[in-house]
Amino acid sequence: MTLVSSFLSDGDDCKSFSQLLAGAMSPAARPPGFPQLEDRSSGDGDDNSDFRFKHNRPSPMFSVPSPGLLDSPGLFSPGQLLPRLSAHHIFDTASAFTSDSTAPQEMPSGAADSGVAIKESSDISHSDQRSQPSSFTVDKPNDDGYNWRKYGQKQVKGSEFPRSYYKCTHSNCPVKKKVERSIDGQITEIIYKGEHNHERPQSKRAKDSGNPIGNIQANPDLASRVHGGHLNKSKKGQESSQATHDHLSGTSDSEEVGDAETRVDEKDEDQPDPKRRNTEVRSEPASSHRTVTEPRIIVQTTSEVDLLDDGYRWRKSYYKCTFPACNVRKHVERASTDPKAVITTYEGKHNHDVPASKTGSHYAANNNASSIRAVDAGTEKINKMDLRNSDQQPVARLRLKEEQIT
DNA sequence: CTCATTTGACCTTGG
DNA sequence: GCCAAGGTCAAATGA
Repeated sequence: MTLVSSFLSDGDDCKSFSQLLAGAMSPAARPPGFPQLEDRSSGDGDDNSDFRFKHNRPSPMFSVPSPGLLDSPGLFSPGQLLPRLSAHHIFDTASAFTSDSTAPQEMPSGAADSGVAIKESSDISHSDQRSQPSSFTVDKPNDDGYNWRKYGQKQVKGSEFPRSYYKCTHSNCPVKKKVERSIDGQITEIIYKGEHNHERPQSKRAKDSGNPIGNIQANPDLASRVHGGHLNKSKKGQESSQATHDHLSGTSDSEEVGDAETRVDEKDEDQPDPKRRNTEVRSEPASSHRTVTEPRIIVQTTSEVDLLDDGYRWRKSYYKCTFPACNVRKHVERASTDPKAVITTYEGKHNHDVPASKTGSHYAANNNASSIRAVDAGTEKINKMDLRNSDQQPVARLRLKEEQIT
């Protein structure tokens, strides 16, 4: 919440995505191979401009990491509300790639280490056109710091845009990426796959040392917030877009993100492309229905640790008390600094008794915000409890540490 | 001439 | 095994 508010109140309507990312993702936090955002000036042949978006809105938008990020085995025992993505992780980056015309919207090629895909908002690009001439129509992947060679292009069923295939030109580097562009040249999706077995080309500018993913990850709430509240302006795919937003938006409450994420993923599972290979995960039914206003990052990796170890902490999910009229919510997130650390945040106060069926279980402890206890049951230990109750929004925080992860 | 891109054919994968 | 779709190859093309 604070994070969101800080962003929103920061008046950073002109803050570039790169900047945001840079700020959010420190080199140390970035997993090995995570490329940094760079200034387009040193484009490596990829679409430098494609990611250069500018947003007038004060809200940087990105949407976030799917629950999969935190979905490590045994990590979140409570409920298992989130669909497992196992090796695939989705980062719904909404318009995070929005932001500033001076900064290039760069690919988290770093994510490429494990595979990442990003979808960007065309409307964002449109808004950028004012300050950014049509340079983004170049049919190259965005500049993510690595050098790519295009080896194929194909019209993918279900997508209104052609998909281009690129390989990292570095010798023996197995990394590939797929890029989908709208007819006007705007990237609608980028999927990284594989891990670079080399350093990013030195020639690439290190201007922005941040990583999109890192930034995105660092601001999930913000991302979702914007995503849900301000991105419905694409020219096409409005219907599906709406569908997605219906899930993502809900309220202006940034905390909805967790829920949104979950539902997005569920949606994804509910409406998979029958022909799609299971090597990818998307947050939407089909590209043809998807609105380009929803940039996203799709991570394909064999190691969840890589994603988790990005220096940031991620909220796995958002839970809401199902009792009628009860507004209590809780959020479960994981501290990146310690993969075993889990932070559960309770919000609100139950206006009812513990359901009989739950009495006696660990849920019973959640009778109200002030009696949080063993929420996630299991082996975690309460490390710190910080109860804050204000008139407007009672908040209770419970920090759980040393959760057993197996 | 060199190198990157284009593009149709071929291969792989999964239902 | 067949078919459809995604992915890759490689000759053609262009800068």
